[in-house]
Amino acid sequence: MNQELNEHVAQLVNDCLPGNSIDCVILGYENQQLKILLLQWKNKDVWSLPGGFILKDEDIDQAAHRILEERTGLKSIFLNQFYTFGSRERSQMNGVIQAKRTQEMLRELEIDNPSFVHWIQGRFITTGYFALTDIRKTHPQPDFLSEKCEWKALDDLPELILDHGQIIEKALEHLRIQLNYLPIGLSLLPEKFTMQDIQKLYEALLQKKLERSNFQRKMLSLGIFIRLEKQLTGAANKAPYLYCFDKVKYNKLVSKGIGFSY
Amino acid sequence: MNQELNEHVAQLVNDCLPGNSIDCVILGYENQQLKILLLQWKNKDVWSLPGGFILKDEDIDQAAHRILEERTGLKSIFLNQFYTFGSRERSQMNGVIQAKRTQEMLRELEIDNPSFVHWIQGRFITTGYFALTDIRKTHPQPDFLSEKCEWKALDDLPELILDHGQIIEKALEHLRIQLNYLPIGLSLLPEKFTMQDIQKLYEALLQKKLERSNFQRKMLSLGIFIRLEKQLTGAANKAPYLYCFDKVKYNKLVSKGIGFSY
DNA sequence: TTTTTATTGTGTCAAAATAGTACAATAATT
DNA sequence: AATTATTGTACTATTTTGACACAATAAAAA
Repeated sequence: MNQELNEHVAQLVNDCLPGNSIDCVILGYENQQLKILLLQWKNKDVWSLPGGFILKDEDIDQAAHRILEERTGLKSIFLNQFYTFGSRERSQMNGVIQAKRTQEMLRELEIDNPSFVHWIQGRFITTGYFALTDIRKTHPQPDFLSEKCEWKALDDLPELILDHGQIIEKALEHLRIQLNYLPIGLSLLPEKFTMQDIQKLYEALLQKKLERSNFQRKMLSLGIFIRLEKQLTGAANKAPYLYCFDKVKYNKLVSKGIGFSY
Repeated sequence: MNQELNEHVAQLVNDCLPGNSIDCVILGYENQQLKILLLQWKNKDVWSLPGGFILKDEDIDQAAHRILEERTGLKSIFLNQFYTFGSRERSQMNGVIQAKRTQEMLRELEIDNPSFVHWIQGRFITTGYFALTDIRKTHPQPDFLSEKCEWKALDDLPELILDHGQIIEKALEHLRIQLNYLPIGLSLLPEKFTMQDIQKLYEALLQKKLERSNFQRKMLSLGIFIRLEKQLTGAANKAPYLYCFDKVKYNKLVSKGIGFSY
């Protein structure tokens, strides 16, 4: 019996709201691919979103930040609440299988605190938060419950617990809608980037090709970029300019919104 | 001591999830005004959104529909989840006042079931749903807890409990954003309407004047309307055409979305 | 009957935005 | 010096938008 772990989970039952949880959909962008931050359970080939529980005297927004940091090491991330999942079946997706899997996990982790076992097997309503971040700036660390904490390509996801696949889908849906009235990119791109970089990002998010010269014109016309030096990559072609965001103008634009269509 | 009421609330504690609630923002449109459906507490000049609690084996979406019907008589309404409010202070807005008010209400309603009193005074996380509806088609009925169930003009709201004012604000924010990619109106307008009717609705939602002829051109170009007979109102001016929605084309457009800007 | 009134349907026209294409410039290779 | 791939920008045609004009018209007033 794992003493430390059993004490930890006993505390969860004591300090957290029963029946409510938080799950975070953290998206990043690397090698022209959208990726998502997932945790692998110890000794299991099963993955989940970084999630957790809400302390009894904690705002749910605070809880989301704390949970993300505790489980992945990421902090100071702008999290955006997008939906609350409260279907009766979400805790028992695919019938018995989920309950069985939970029991297996508890056994393997040697958790047998009875009040926790009862608590965790009850119904949970989870609130989803999402964030966009630059993968190169993050150094995800798995927590003590997890084997790994890794970026996984969105188009090649591993097996996920519960309804986490649907939660990811819903987050992406919200993100695509947001693209129409917010210029995103500041949080997903590195400090300096080319217009091709940002175009590839939009293409990945919208899942369609955009016309290069028109995209550039439209982007630059937002007036939120500062042109820097050229990027000499060593390729046999004209070198593109690097840009960075003009954060003052960027924030001004975000606060008033844009009517953008592709 | 009110026996019936005390039995009812005892059942709530027994059958519902602790700490979770639902609140509905039901918007309607009448006399060129946006209105919202509110309940007045018995013997109190205090109003609240129609809200309630989630049964232990009920999806939250189901719960929203059930609660709305139980508290206002409205059914078959398309409800849209928009946000979950989980700040620590929402149950104790303005400090002691809220707790005091709750106690007063319980006393006046002669509710003294101790487990309920404890339950209701705890922290609640509430999920907001909103809907648009045609006021003329509704016949709101107050439930046994309420004195009245009435449509109130949005720009002249009575005093509301808890953070219900903020919940309404957030719902309107979501609605205005939705206007950019969904054609609203099918649910808010009567069967037949003039272009002026729909323009006034948009003006109320967006809180700004729109140019008449350009608005009509843009609306009609969506191709989701069927032109009907003229509306002879008896006014000393040219009679406008009536329109109705072409529901097939309307649904087709909703599912693909529009990039609309005003 | 004629005139007046308010509002509608439609047209115009300039300005702005968009889509599609073209092409010279250019960093590195051959 | 020629070749290659990609960039920055220009050009044009088309569509969309904003602002306004105006005849048509249902009913009231004269």
